[in-house]
This record gives sequence, C-alpha cells and structure tokens, in this order.
Amino acid sequence: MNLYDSKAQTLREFVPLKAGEVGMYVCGPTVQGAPHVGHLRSALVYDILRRWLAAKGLRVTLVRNVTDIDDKVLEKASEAGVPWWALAYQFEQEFNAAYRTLGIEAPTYEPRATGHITEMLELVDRLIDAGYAYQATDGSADVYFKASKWASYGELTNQRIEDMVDDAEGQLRGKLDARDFTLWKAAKPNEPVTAQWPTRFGAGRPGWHLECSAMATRYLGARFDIHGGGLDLRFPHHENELAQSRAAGDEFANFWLHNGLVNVGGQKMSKSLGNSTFASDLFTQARPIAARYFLGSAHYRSVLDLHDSALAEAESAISRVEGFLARAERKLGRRDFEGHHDRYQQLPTAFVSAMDEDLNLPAALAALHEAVRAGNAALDAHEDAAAQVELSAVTAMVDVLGLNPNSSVWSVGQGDSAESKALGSLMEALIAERNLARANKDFARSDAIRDQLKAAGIQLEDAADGTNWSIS
RNA sequence: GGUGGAGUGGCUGAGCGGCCCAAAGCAACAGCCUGCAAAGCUGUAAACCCACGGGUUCAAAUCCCGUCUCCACCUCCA
Repeated sequence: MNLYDSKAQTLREFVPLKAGEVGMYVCGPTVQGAPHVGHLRSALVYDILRRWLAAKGLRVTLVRNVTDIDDKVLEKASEAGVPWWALAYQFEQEFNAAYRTLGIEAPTYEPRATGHITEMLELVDRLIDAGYAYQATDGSADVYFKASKWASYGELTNQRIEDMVDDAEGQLRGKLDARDFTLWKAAKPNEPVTAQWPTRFGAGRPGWHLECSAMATRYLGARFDIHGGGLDLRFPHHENELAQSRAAGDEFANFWLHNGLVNVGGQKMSKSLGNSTFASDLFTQARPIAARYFLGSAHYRSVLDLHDSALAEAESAISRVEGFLARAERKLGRRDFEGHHDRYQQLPTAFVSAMDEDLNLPAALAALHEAVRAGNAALDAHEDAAAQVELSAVTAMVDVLGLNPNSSVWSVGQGDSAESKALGSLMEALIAERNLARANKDFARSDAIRDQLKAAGIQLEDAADGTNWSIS
C-alpha cells in the first residue's frame, strides 16, 4: 500500500521494516484538559490505519503516549488547587472514556511520560556525549539541544534553520542560540516537589519533545515504521523529536504521517472563539457510531469541518448502512467470518484499493454504500445469493472501519438486560395490535400506535414478512 | 518574509493526464412499493466543463506560469 510520508512529501510504498510486523508511534494528548473533537479525529485516524494494517495480516504494535507532566498541567492544577498528577489522571481517564465510546481500540502500549524519566535522561546523556546537547550556560538545570549544530535540522518540515525567525532575541537565557530547544527543564521555585526529578544537572522535569523520542524507542526500537500525529505537531514537536533521536544515533521513524485538523463551522477551534467542541458535546449531539462515521468521512489529511448539519448527515448515512445490515441479517442471518483472512477475502476490490491508496476513506465509504445499494436491490428482488455476497462485503468493510453496528462497543449497558426484554415483549404486543387494526382497516387506531411509538423514538418498518422496529 | 496545504453540484466530499459529459453521502423532485407513511429500489434534476487568466499536450479538474482567495505551521512560555 501507499502512504503519504510528510517528510518525503510524497506517497511512498509502505513496506514494513520487519516482514509481517509494524511498529507505530502516535502522539497522544497532553492531559491538561478535556478531550475535543480534534483529539478524537487524530486517535481515530490511526485506529483505522491500525485496523487496516491488521486486516492485511500484519502484526501491529501501536504506542500512544500520555503526556502527564507539562507546563500546562502544572498551571491548571495550581489554578484548580489540586495535585498535578490528580488532574492529569482525571483527564487521562476522560480521554480513555471518549476513545472507548468511539470504538477506538486501546493501543498496545500507552506509556506515560512520568514513567519514563530514566529513558529520557539516558537519551540526554547520549546527546551530551555526542556533543549535541548542553546544560544551560546560566547555571540552571535546563538542558538544550544544539539545533544549529545538527546539520539536518529542518529536514522534516523542509525549512532552513537560517530562515527561521529568531523572535526570542534577548530571551536566550542559558541558550547558546535562540533556535536551540529545551530537552530538560529546570524546576522552578513555585513548582511542587512532586514534579521534580533529581539529575546531575539539578532537579527538573522532561521537556515535551524529549518524552516522545524516549518512549518511542523504548517500545519500538531505534528504528520503527510509522510516526503519526496531528498536523499542528509537525513543527516544532516532530522536527525536534527527529533531530534529537537522529543526533543520538537512532534512525527513528521510517514514515511520518500527519492528520488534518478539525474546524468548527469553517473556523479553527480555539478557546478565544469559544467554539471548541469537546467529546462530551459531540456525544450529546450524535450517537457514537454516527460521530465515528463523521470523523472518518473526510480524507485523513484534509481539514474536517464540523458544520451545522454534518452530524445529521453522518447519522443518515450510517443509518442507511445499519438498515441494510439489519434487513439482510433478518433474512439471511448474521455473517460471521472464520478469521482475518476470510474477512479480507470478502472486501470489494474498490474498497481495498481505496484503503491501500493512502487510506482514502471517502472512496472506501463510496464502496461501502455501493455494496449497500446492491444488497438492498438484491433483497428487493429476492435474490438471496446475491444479497448474501453483499452482506458479507458490507460486514467485512464495516468491521475494518470499526463501524459494525453489531459490535459490542456500541451497546454498552444494552443487550440482554431485563429492560430490553421487557421492551421487546411490549413491542411485540403493540405490533400485533397494530397489525390486527390494519387487517380490520381501522387505520385510525393503527396510525395512532405508530405515532405514539414515533414520539417515543421508536420507528416501525413494515416489511413483506412482518413489522420490525428500531430505536433511533 | 519562509514552509506546506486548499478553492469541484444546494451542502459534505473523492478524483490529481485519457476509463470524468466528474465517485459516494446528505438534501430535492418523480415513479414503484404501502391502506397511508417510513424504509427500500428506480429514475430526474443539480458542477454554464472542476477559483480566474494564459500555456504545454493528440488529450487537463488533473502538468506549467501568473493572479485572486482561504487555511496551517515558523521553537518552551502561545
């Protein structure tokens, strides 16, 4: 398959470094606030990529970190009057809950920055030994990376170091050059002692860039297949990661992937505009499966716009797919696959080539809808064999995309509960009564039942072989 | 100033030299189905030829040049 490598600025054929295995590192959140739609999109993109690679038979190791120590974490915790680690953990849990709601699978490893101080300090030592890092000249415990010495600096974002704006003129503090960046931060007087780790430079805590390099190589080795993250992280974060890891002698990522950002109503999300849409907002406006459909409906590298009707459109579109699956499964039974290989065989070629071409999700969804239409047509024509083929295809696609409505991830707290059994028997009785009224041409009565149910959020669907119901 | 991305039907959104008189979804309209609906299917209309102007080519939405507009990033602290 081909993937767009941001560093090479072109599509490249993806070949795993080690046959049959893929190592992926994705920048996770700094847990200093509640998850918003941008965080969710990023996590979702790599979840789908991971599922696709797995569907192709590759063994994927996905690492997504949690930045649980950072200036903002300390600042917010201090404002809230709670310990920084409590604040970080609270938001980490919120992120995980939002990921689960969206059906995003847990990463293979989910390292926290604070759990990898040793690895980070080792990396700092290697950089100092190699002459690419130095302790601050003002005697503080800050440690900087010598960007000006690393000749390849700027290779990820195609910038020349001499073109970079030195806006920090006069704010060098202990830096030799304004473009040098912080690897390790000296503890400040007002910061809690729990946010400090002793080092030979003095007490301090890790800089953001250092964390990711240390954790990526800790779990994936000195060279690994894919490094992903949001487009806003390209510079300086990823540029710095690349520089420090390479300067330390690690080859680092083979592919750099960047997902596009989410706009709200055509505008960038920002605190000052007050238009940030959080996971909690999203889930009150749409069912999780519809939210997932929406977040995956644009190409992963495009800007995704959350406009007024976007979620309603996604809801309609996924309902169509759900409707077909429910209808086909009533008639033909649920399609179960023997395994990944069996499932992969059922995927239409248009879907496979779309996914293989830089994860072209809009084209993949087009293939999905095409199969749904063909499947519905086959059911209408009572061509069961043809319908079965489409049912298999749709089930396989929806599995790969994480949009299978039958998946247990969407039905937390539902299923075989006493409530749902009670509802089922009530519905059975009401449907029987309505059908009796219809047979007697008492349409006033039958429509009253239908309207009443609709007001309660229950849709009826009259099929040739009986009446079905669903909750919207 | 530098780097990168984008401008396609009413909306969303693929396509990035010929298969494009441009996928798919949403919205609209009509027919079939239905007691009537819903769902489904079929069809229609919808992009004054894909921001604008020029060029290359047998052939351009797709390549080149210019212009306009929009977006992202350009070092912790933003």
